[in-house]
Amino acid sequence: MAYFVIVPVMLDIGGIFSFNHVQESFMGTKGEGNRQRIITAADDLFYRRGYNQTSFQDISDATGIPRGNFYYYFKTKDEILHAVVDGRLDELSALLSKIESETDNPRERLLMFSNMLEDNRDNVIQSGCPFGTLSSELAKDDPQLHEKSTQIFAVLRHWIKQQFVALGLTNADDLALDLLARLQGVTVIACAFKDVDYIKRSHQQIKDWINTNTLN
Amino acid sequence: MAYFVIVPVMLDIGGIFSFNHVQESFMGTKGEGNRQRIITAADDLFYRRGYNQTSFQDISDATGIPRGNFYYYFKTKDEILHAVVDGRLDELSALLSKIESETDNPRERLLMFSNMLEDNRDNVIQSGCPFGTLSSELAKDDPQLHEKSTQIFAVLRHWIKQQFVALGLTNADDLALDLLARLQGVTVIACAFKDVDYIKRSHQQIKDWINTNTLN
DNA sequence: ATTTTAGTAATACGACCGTCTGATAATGGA
DNA sequence: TCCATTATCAGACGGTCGTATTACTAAAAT
Repeated sequence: MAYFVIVPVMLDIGGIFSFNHVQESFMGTKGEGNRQRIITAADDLFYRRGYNQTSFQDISDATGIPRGNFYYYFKTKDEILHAVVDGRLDELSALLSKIESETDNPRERLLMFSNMLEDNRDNVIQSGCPFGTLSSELAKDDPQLHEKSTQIFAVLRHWIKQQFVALGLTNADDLALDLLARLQGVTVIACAFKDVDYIKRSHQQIKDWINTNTLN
Repeated sequence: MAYFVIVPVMLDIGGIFSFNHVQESFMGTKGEGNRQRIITAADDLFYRRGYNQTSFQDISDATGIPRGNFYYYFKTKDEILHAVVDGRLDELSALLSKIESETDNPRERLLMFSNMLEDNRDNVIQSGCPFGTLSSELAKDDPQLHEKSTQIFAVLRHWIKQQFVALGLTNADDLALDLLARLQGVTVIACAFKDVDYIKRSHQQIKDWINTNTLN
């Protein structure tokens, strides 16, 4: 029942993933700087206002780059989204690599990962989870865009699963989905009620859940 | 830290809520029929495509009512959203009343309520939760619209809490939020991965959770 | 020195947006 | 019958959308 086909290739050895398929014609050139500025601004706006509610004009205003120039860097708005998602994938990979470098203990890794929730709680209250809200929004748009946004969840799912696998758990994939679902549920409810305290309480519950599922 | 102020008045006695504040000038008239058709079509489109991605033209196409007529029934698009949310609140109240009429046992009530997840699983896979996705979308728009959408969660929260209260649980409100969060988390992940089986599995987990929290 | 390319700036394009208007048709009580 | 109310209709309004094209500058390559 696998719906999406494109799954990012993951190099678990060394924990280094790479999704930043920068067009080589832009490598190291001056234009690459502007391209990156567009991506950075779009990333922020897509998160805070949503993909569909962000116009080229908004990005233009945020960067100072004339709206007409965007076509030079990206043929369509879709392409900007792809670049933004690739950027988020890179950031995520860097974060996961950092976690992996700090401890070999899967339980501690999962706990560190779960801290993402509380570290970003102010943003979560305002705009929800950057991965979850994007996925939910794009589910109602073009299936291709939704598929792209789901790559982020696919990476997280795989990484979390690997931690459970390392602990010898047979239902590692189910547990990975459960952890993701818990995090998503908390963000949706906390954002809906603008309730910071609920994040704190739930984060503790999630840490407890991780501990009970990893201590054997 | 309560952020939103407007809380719907709930008449728990008899389990009958009422949010359908129909403008009396429309009561029983012919125009009320068209008004309702607009709301019904908008409700469906807001769910499947999102609020911002639904245009007056879309609603016009779906109903056959000329776009220009909408101003007669609703001054702004916001008003349509309000009417749609009120409609959903009425439907929800009817559902909860039905559950209340079928059993006095809070545990059974909560279990019946949780069936909503599986009953709508096909829609959930495609478009997510109609309450959750609306809330997440509008969190990035006007705060007033978001507040309106949150009324639905507020009703659910209150009703679920009452079931736990009836069981003598002191942390009833926390449990209510937890149940809502679980449901939301499942829908987000299931929709992201287009995974029907995950809904089935998670629904069973949720029912188990309800049982362990209500059997004393 | 000349040609090619990378990048900038400004703007035109058609389509569509939510909103609003003015005119008309139907309705029903006086 | 008259008239006010209720309802319907087509279309214009200014604005913004994503997209596309043009003309231009500057640097690099030949």
